[in-house]
Amino acid sequence: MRLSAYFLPTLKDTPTEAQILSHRLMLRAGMIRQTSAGIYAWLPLGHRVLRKIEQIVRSEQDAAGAVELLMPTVQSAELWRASGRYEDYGKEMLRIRDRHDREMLYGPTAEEVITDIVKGTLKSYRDLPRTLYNIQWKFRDEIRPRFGVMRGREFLMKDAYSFDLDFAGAKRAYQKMFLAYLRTFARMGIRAIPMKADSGPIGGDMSHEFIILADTGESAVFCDRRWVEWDVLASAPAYDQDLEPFFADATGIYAATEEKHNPDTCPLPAEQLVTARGIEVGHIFYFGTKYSKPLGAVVAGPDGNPVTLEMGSYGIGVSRLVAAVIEASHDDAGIIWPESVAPFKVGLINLKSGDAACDKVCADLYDVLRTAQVEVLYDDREERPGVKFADMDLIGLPWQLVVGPRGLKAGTVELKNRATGERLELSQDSALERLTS
RNA sequence: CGGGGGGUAGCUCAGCCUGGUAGAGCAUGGCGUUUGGGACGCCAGGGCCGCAAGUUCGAAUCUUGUCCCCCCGACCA
Repeated sequence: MRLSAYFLPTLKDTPTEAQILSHRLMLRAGMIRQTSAGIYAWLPLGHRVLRKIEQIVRSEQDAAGAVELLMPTVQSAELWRASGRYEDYGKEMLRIRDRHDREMLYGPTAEEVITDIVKGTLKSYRDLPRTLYNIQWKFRDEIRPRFGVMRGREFLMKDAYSFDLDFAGAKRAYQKMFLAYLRTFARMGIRAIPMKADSGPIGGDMSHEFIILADTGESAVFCDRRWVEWDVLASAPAYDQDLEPFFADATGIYAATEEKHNPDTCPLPAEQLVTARGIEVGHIFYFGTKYSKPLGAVVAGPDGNPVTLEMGSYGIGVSRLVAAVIEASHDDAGIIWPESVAPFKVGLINLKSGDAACDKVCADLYDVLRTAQVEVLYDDREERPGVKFADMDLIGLPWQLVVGPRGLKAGTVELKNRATGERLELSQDSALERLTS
């Protein structure tokens, strides 16, 4: 993409409404624009990151055997009356009336809808187990939205729902998602720690929050130092293996949110305890027959008798993750994207647009990179070098390929690693080789 | 929802107390000088001072109402 033809409204000043770092950086990097309190438009750069994160979530859900579908944002109040949550959910639910004065709502979650879909379709124990998921916009009318997309009212969420015949099956489904979550977050370059959690208004009794450590996190968390050092992907089993030992190991390492942590009964010696702040990026629940029972979701069991489905639900805050990754990865100059979620892999900087030699070399590099399927943002604007460097650092692409008259005289281009700051003077070919290998 | 702060140019803000021709910096357009880490000079464009009513000869400024935004608290993927 040529920057001169892109839409990247970066800001030099920090808009006053933004308080936390990720919000400021997202606004300054031209990723989002607020349209109402807690509601945001995703500008091209932010949209690319959102899609990258969504795709990682999707591919790991698929790998774990979950099946994707897409449910509506607007739901009928009728279903929620049946589960008893229409009243329980209170003012956090955005209620709408259609032209016939029917009561509708903008879905804050989808347990009712999915259960209703499934109940006429999963008929026999032979149809189980099943885990279905969708990635869809949700709306919760928070009393006070804040922190940008970290705590918006409208947010993109992956929500999965498991259906099993019995507790043993439900537990296995739960463990699969537990593993899928650890893998998903690790693939985004962040470390999410599963912590025992309250089940909240959604209900249930087996529940973990996945929390990433960041200085600007919303709540205090406490965990065993081992969590910070553990390479999850190295020790993780495959999804079709027995997950019980891994699950037992992982849940055996201490980790607790502020509400669950008691300094007096904490089993860890002080030097082993990490005290930090955390951001919740995922939450998994087992809740048994809470929705299947009132909504009548039953299948025929092996003996022919009806069995009420055992369910769990599993959420990941996709849009929140964009901000969470930034909270976990930035410096004074701006964002530092992990390569897996970066909007582009390479920023190609032409230090002297209009200079024949610079233009030619940049055009060549740009073509080669694109042909090699490397995502590249080419800053071909007629701006001063300082502006280009500052913008590129701000938007945080993992690699900067800098082409200027000084280097070309010596036959080199400069390759800068955004994360480490390391700069290498290389020939065009060896720079390309590093970026395309 | 309780408590606090705020809406003036695209962005950051001054002006309001004490009513009298609407300002600065940055950004934008033009010209010139610059050109490896957010350049400099000159010129130009850009505003229903959130909206409505009131007080007044006269309102960005005072009064009332209303909408919106931000912060603190309870609530949360």
